[in-house]
Amino acid sequence: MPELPEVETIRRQLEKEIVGEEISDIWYDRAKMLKPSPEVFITGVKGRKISGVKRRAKLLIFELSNDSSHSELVSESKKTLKQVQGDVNGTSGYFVVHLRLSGRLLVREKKDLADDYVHAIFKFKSGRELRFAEARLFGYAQYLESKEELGKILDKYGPEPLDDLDKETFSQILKKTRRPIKLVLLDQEKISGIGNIYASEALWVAKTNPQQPANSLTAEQSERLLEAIEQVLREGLETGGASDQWYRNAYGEKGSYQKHFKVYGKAGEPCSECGVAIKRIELGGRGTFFCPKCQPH
DNA sequence: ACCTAAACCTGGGCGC
DNA sequence: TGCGCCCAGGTTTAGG
Repeated sequence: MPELPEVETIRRQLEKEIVGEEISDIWYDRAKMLKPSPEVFITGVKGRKISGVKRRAKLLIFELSNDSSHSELVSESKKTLKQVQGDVNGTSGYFVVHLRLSGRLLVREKKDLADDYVHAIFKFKSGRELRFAEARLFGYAQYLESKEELGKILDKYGPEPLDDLDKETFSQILKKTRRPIKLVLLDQEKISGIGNIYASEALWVAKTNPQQPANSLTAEQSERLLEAIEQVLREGLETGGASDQWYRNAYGEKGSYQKHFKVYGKAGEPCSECGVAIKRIELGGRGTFFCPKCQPH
């Protein structure tokens, strides 16, 4: 489900709602969802405050800080160690969350009704909680004790299409491979944050065939495609993301970008531009939708 | 470097 | 109702 616009929508809401909250307890019933292990995760996170919520690619990054009640719980030697490892701004540890295909992060009050598919709950001292729901159990939360450990994970990702990616960089990336353009858009090491929906939609806007070898795009095509990517991601953000099936924001609400789909999931339906039936093919094992007339090979 | 298939899992939709 | 099948927003790994 969640690609850049969906993850960023959740990030903005979490930043507003839970920065400053202190994690007093963690409940879970799926050990695999807390990495490297529930024990390490809980030891690292419990008693700390959330000092920031960031995003890189489709990953949410929760920054943790120590506070007095946590310090009382640990030994003097351990406290000193933590202080040495902490950043200048007091950050000491992180956890990242990947929602994969069906993950949800929901901000709730303890007394609120139960949500479906919840497998972990971060309980805050204030009485509020962050519920991690996952229908397919692919998503995870991972504790990272230092900036270096976090860096090892983040360094693998390619540039952010709405921040880091200028047309020269983009065209250089495309020139390096003759793989189908859609697979390059999906490759997180090349460009981060684009998934199956926005790749299909951007290619339709740019009138480019998903199978075209990346290194065969003209300068004009490459420029048009980057603009299309920025356009569909911004539109996704403005409409609160795409709730094709599982996606909900941090308040449990659907987004509405699915109402703007031009090709995704529309096999057999007429293209809004030319009326020709949208086609579905497989590329890299993923469903791929395009208009054979507007996006000729 | 590239490709494919399978794996990780559950659940919704559809045809019969 | 129920069963079998296909499909699903992501990523990793094994094997060719």
